[in-house]
Amino acid sequence: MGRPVNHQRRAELLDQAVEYAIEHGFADLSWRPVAAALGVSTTTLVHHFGTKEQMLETILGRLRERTNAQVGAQPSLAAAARTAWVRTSDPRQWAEFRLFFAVYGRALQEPRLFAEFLDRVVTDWMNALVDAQGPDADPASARRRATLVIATIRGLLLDLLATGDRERVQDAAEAFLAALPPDA
Amino acid sequence: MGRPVNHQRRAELLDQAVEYAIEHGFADLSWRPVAAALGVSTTTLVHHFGTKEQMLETILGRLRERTNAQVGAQPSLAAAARTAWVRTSDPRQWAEFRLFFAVYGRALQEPRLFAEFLDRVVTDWMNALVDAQGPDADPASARRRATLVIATIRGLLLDLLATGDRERVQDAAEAFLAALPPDA
DNA sequence: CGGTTTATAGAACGATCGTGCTAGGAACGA
DNA sequence: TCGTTCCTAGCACGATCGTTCTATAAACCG
Repeated sequence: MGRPVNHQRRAELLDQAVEYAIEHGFADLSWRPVAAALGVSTTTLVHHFGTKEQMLETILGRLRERTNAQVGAQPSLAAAARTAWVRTSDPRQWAEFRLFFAVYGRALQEPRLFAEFLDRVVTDWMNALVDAQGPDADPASARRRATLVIATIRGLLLDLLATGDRERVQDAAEAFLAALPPDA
Repeated sequence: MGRPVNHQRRAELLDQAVEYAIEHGFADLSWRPVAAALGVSTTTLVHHFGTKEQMLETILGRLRERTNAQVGAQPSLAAAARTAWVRTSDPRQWAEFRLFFAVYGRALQEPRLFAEFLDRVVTDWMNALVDAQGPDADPASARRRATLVIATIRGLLLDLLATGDRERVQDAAEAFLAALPPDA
């Protein structure tokens, strides 16, 4: 059993596992391929993470930390939207977006793990983006605005990542961003 | 080999397979569970569909027909958006939406089949929704509007289906629909 | 030094996967 | 009636999956 674990070694393996997930997605995230990519045996992974579901949960937690760090640093709702879109101009950063959207696909069939993750992440977004709209904004309408902006950007990004066709969404995305109140 | 097939029998099995996919998603869509649910043997499915990937492709084709029939019947862009949202008030219809969004998740890791499907479906949407905006509209801006409305609705629906929390998106969705030009 | 704890690895078990091989009936034209 | 074509089924193969059992080094502490 994988009871006693050194947390430092575990953190090392976790970082490498997250990188593997970003590159390969959740589809082939089984013990053996991950272990081979990390240069360890499956037993080592089991020892440090326990169950495959626990490893998934741990990876998702790490992913949430990353996302929160990026969203929380945005000074305004419009800035957050622009940042997300601009980041897609570098195809090397697509992998991380891709992994994130893969969670949405999984949440449709494994709610207890992936939908729970989304629940937390979207709540985090909401809080950060409502705060970014300033303390004088009406909370209800601020939430409504944030929800709509998130949904629109998410829809555009999803189309872009799923089809790989940037041309299709570029005009619409720029029109949407240009129409956003710059400081809201 | 599954070469010669009676197309009527094949169509029967296909309809049942599509229903199974709507209920269970693509995750457990392997020969044996489908065959068991349909009351036939795996050999029968192989005989009629050839390869598992070919069965998936056939199911996706059927799904595209369904979607086109619904979108193509919409008189306007705003009506299409409203129809999609209203349909989510009945949780029994969530399964079909769910299956559709599962395609987006799969497209991130299996482009040759699922992304190709999305490419066609979104193009179909675009044509139908640009037509629905009337012949006097500027084609470029009509495309831009359709892309944005599709993206926003898709983002809202995805949030709703992935988290199951209708309350979170309801206000934003209704605000968005109310702000849409009614006849555009 | 000896003993306990931790990290790592190899092997194997049962389950499920896609697929191929073999073969039994049913329908139907010659 | 015989032969061909089509539908259906059972079985087995190799591969991969998550997990468990067993064993070997290394580190740490008395």
